[in-house]
Amino acid sequence: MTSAASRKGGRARDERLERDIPEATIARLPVYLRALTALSERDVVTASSEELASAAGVNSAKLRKDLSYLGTYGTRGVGYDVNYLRYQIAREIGLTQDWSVVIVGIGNLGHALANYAGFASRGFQVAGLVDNDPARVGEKVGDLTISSFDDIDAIVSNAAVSIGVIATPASAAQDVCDRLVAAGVSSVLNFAPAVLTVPDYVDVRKVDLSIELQILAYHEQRKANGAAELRASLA
Amino acid sequence: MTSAASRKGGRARDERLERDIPEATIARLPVYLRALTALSERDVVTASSEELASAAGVNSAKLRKDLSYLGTYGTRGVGYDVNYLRYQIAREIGLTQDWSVVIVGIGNLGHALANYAGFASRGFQVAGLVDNDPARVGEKVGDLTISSFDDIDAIVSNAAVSIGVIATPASAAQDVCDRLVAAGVSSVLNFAPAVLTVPDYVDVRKVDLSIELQILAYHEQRKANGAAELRASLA
DNA sequence: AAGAGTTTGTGAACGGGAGAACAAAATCGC
DNA sequence: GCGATTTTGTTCTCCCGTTCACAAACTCTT
Ligand SMILES: NC(=O)c1ccc[n+]([C@@H]2O[C@H](COP(=O)([O-])OP(=O)(O)OC[C@H]3O[C@@H](n4cnc5c(N)ncnc54)[C@H](O)[C@@H]3O)[C@@H](O)[C@H]2O)c1
Ligand SMILES: NC(=O)c1ccc[n+]([C@@H]2O[C@H](COP(=O)([O-])OP(=O)(O)OC[C@H]3O[C@@H](n4cnc5c(N)ncnc54)[C@H](O)[C@@H]3O)[C@@H](O)[C@H]2O)c1
Repeated sequence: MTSAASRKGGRARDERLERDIPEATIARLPVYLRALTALSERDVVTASSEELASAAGVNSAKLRKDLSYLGTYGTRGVGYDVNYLRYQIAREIGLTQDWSVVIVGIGNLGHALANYAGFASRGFQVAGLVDNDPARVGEKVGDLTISSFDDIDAIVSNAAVSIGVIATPASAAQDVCDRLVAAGVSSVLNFAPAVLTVPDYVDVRKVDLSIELQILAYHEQRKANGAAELRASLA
Repeated sequence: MTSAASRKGGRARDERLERDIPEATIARLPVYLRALTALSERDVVTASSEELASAAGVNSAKLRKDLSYLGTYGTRGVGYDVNYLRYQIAREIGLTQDWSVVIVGIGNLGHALANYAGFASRGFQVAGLVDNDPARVGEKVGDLTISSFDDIDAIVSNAAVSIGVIATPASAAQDVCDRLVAAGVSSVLNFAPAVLTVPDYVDVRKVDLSIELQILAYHEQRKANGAAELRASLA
């Protein structure tokens, strides 16, 4: 009873759709993609798992195992064809199509995000900027104009937005999230320091500067304590 | 042979310094801290692991196990004293002292970070803003003035900066990182989409918007495929 | 054509973290 | 004072992810 044999439906499908790619692997694929793009720009044609792994900052065994979930795209004794692998990873992640995003909360951070060129270059189109401050509505940011929060349903359905970015204060985050979900968004990237509750089918990822700093602080403290202990033991 | 008995040195130390707190736990402590602060502001005196866990968005068993690494700060049948636990977590993370940070690269993102109030409120002091663009040096951002990149050594040593934030383009990130480390920084928070190489004693954490979006895109694609398959099987 | 040299793909061992479950410890009611 | 109730702290089991190690598969040289 292999997983291929027990596939539901019985519809013939020899494509590699028997996917159960581990979440940890998914999170690394974009890193590999970036490394491949850099190699491609330097006109490198093939790369070994060792070279790729070093460019991506991971162990080569891990990289090979990660890639093996996608298929057997390498050639033993040779390595991986840079452009071919790049295309396969992009396709797997879903970057062969464009994705529309809407940014909610155009304050300090929202402005930076709206001006960020790295969005479009990776296939993410900013389809709308939304803020509930009447003083902000109408303001131009780059090519876009800030819309009222009430326009969110129209923006989401017109542009087929599936990803919402929340850059409002934490106190507004859950409300904004609910409205986004009601409008049809099914993925949320949250910059506000708040825990969001969403229906099962909605994915949420958070970016939390404050948590990152606190983790660094913890390790700094440990290093400092270790150094202090060392000094004490030498005294 | 308990871990307490085998502690190195033999120096009596009944404080709970037998720490080997799992990294996954460390990453959640700031979330608990935030939940506790919110409860404290609502004058809640005690909270059960169930209540805390729900506020933090985790499983209560996981929360209890996490807290047990710090010590036995709860009371069976009652719960946790909010303020007491808050202090203990803050102490464990190292937030009872202030930390100085320097931000390098004051462009779109750097400006947002420099203006961010959430820094100081959690005990992180921005000790300096640095940019290598001569046109930017001297510009005021909030209370601070942008310094030249050459001043970095002075800033780091004068303010005892241990944490550096990199918000430059990816192409400059490794150079900037090297300079930060040379100046004495031992923790780095990197916003640039680049893999950084550092000595062992330096901690690096990265915040990568593009990766987060790509992970969301992958799941969006899967959801879309699943829906398509469902429609096909019904047809 | 065959042997030497490379490098992939994967089986297997290992380690760490998640969650269920429960005994221990505290409070409360009477 | 004691049983009922609540809730913690911890043990145990399971699962996921990492890493090692090596056979299989490919190229290159002679
Ligand atoms: N600025 C940073 O560098 C930074 C860093 C990390 C995290 N954050 C977090 O990102 C979020 C935004 O930070 P910021 O500095 O840009 O804050 P900000 O106050 O500058 O901007 C918030 C914006 O959200 C808008 N807003 C408020 N409620 C809204 C609602 N219900 N609907 C739509 N828009 C609404 C406000 O009008 C404002 O324009 C905060 O949660 C903050 O904690 C910011
Ligand atoms: N803007 C965003 O919302 C956003 C989001 C995610 C990631 N990022 C990443 O953050 C980084 C900064 O983005 P940005 O939009 O602020 O870019 P930016 O071009 O607006 O700012 C970069 C700044 O870094 C300075 N700089 C360049 N080289 C330097 C050096 N060697 N030393 C010191 N300063 C130097 C430049 O003078 C400029 O002021 C980029 O790597 C970008 O990919 C930005």
